[in-house]
Amino acid sequence: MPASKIAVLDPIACCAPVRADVLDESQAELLAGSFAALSDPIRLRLLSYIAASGAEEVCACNLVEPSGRSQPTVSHHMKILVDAGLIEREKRGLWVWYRLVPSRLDALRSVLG
Amino acid sequence: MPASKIAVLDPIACCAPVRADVLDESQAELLAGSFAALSDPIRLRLLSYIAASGAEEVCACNLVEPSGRSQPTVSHHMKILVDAGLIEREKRGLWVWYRLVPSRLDALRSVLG
DNA sequence: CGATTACATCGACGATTGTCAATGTAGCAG
DNA sequence: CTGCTACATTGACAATCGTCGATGTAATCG
Repeated sequence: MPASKIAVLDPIACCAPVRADVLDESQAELLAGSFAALSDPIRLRLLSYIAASGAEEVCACNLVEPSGRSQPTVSHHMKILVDAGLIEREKRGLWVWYRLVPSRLDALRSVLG
Repeated sequence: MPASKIAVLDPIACCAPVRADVLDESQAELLAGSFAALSDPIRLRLLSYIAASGAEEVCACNLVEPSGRSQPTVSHHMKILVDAGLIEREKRGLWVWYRLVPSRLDALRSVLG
């Protein structure tokens, strides 16, 4: 919108172009990836299940049945959460244990404030 | 995992099934939708642009150029943000103005805590 | 060793997503 | 009315996503 137009169309004027500190592309890409990990209801419920468990660790074998999805599907979703850094994975013996990463969740939360 | 197996495999035991208050499906669906709106870098930058503008409203005409996307694409993304309740839309004359909805952002933030 | 268990990876499928050019629509100017 | 402007909608496309059955892998048991 050219400046001449702004003057003409006042007082319902638009468009003094906004000066701002906007997220740069790489920051936005990173954050969007984190939020994408939270953008599936199954993943939210898996996270919630761990958070609400009271324990600091939850065994993968306890995540399949309440999620109502197949074992490969749950494994897939957990990998997405781990790759996003929201959850840590540790294998002990035959079992795999998952823990929240509170610092990562805090970081996301602070972005929304 | 049957209980008999747990006993056998101790002390690296797994699987006392976790008791928890987990997000129910409809809550998870709703939240996932909100996070999905934040899962695209362009949308994060659009939001950030409004937040960082200093003004409480930003004209749509100021969002196209800095986003580096076409006008229809920006319109599409803004609609997604509005539908998610993160942004409010108001048309005045030829122009459309967007405002953040802080209460909605607060709600999302509180979910991560 | 072979059998079993817990989980990951692969391959395929339909569904959703981001994108833009083309077109539609509503409001303003003359 | 006619033309112009700001934005929305449509239609098409490639790309990504969620899902599951089948299969692979690593660790334990006997």
